[in-house]
Amino acid sequence: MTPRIALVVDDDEVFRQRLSRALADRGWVAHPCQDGAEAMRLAAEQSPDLAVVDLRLAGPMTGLDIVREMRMAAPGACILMLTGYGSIATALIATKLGADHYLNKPADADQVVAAYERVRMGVEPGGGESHEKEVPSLARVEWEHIQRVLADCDGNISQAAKLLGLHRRSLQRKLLKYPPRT
Amino acid sequence: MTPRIALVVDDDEVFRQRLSRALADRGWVAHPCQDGAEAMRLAAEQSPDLAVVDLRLAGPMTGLDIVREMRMAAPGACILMLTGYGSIATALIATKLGADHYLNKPADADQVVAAYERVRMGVEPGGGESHEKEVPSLARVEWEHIQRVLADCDGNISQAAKLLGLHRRSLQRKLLKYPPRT
DNA sequence: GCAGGGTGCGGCAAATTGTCGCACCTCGAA
DNA sequence: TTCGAGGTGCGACAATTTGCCGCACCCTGC
Repeated sequence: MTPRIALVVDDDEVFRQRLSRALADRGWVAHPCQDGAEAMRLAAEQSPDLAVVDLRLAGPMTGLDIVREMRMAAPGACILMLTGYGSIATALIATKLGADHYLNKPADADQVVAAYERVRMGVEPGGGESHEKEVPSLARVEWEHIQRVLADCDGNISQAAKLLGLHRRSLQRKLLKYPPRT
Repeated sequence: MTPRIALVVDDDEVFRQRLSRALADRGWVAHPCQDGAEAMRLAAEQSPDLAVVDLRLAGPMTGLDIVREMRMAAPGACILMLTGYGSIATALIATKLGADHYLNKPADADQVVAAYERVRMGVEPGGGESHEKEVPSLARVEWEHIQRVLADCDGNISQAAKLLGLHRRSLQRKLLKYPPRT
């Protein structure tokens, strides 16, 4: 079959390239896009099957803007929204604007592809998981939040500590301690 | 004006009564419902303006089932989905089935009313506010998670502490300390 | 009446934080 | 090239916060 086409819209150079390459490794034709304009142009040209859009983008268009227009430009595409912090409000808005699904930022290609497959299959993600039995431990929740914020600050520990409301030294120590942990 | 009518669907007796009373205090006519059947019956009879539905319900119908049918039975109602743990996947499914908004379980009447107002005002997709600047502090994330788990354990401190992975005494102390905080 | 669970709380040693300070590094502006 | 403004590790120490008993109740069901 002809390879499927994907658009990766993210202003983070590293992430964009990494995800694009990972998709390529999985047989996709991946087009990295840096901003809204480029994304819309490619969307019109390529008729992609999938579009991965970061919510927070530098430039005139936000991820939500792109989702909205992408829905027009490439009606058949599966649009995946992507951002940090499990912001439910954002996810809701995104889907109302036409995104098919939503992923948290530290998302790898497998998750993206999995989400794509699910959307294509028309499977409501986790339909049966109504019995949420697992309760993440406090430590786990803390760790994940730290990771998100840290990623959001591009690894800037000082800034992250400030945002998290704890001392830089403490953040350093937490980072030294947890990494090996599960 | 005539009071607005609300349906509170939750199998947790305590929560259901509490929220119903709180809504009543705010001038609503609140009907507590224990299960799907009762909810659907009341929905047909009362034409509620608002329905607050817990996702996890005992009985044959899940919250998602109720949302779906409620949308039919009371097309004009504002449907708020409600559950513990900010499960984005669940929230997305709920909105696809017709829920207007989603709230995390330890939700008080003010939040419910606020959500109702917002939905009625059509505040949602209003493009502009892409903000996403706020980063919840570590303490806040911790606190919210504790509240969710605790609610999930029906206030059982010992059990909650075990699930959270910390000592019962520590949980007690945290609870004694934070409450006043916002 | 008693065993089993749960809840407060006192106390203490052990672990974690909050703070300072200091020695680099790196990157723009001067 | 030199400076100065941030950033990053890390050592040291006091201030807090945990982890961990123990004990005194309370309910609840057998």
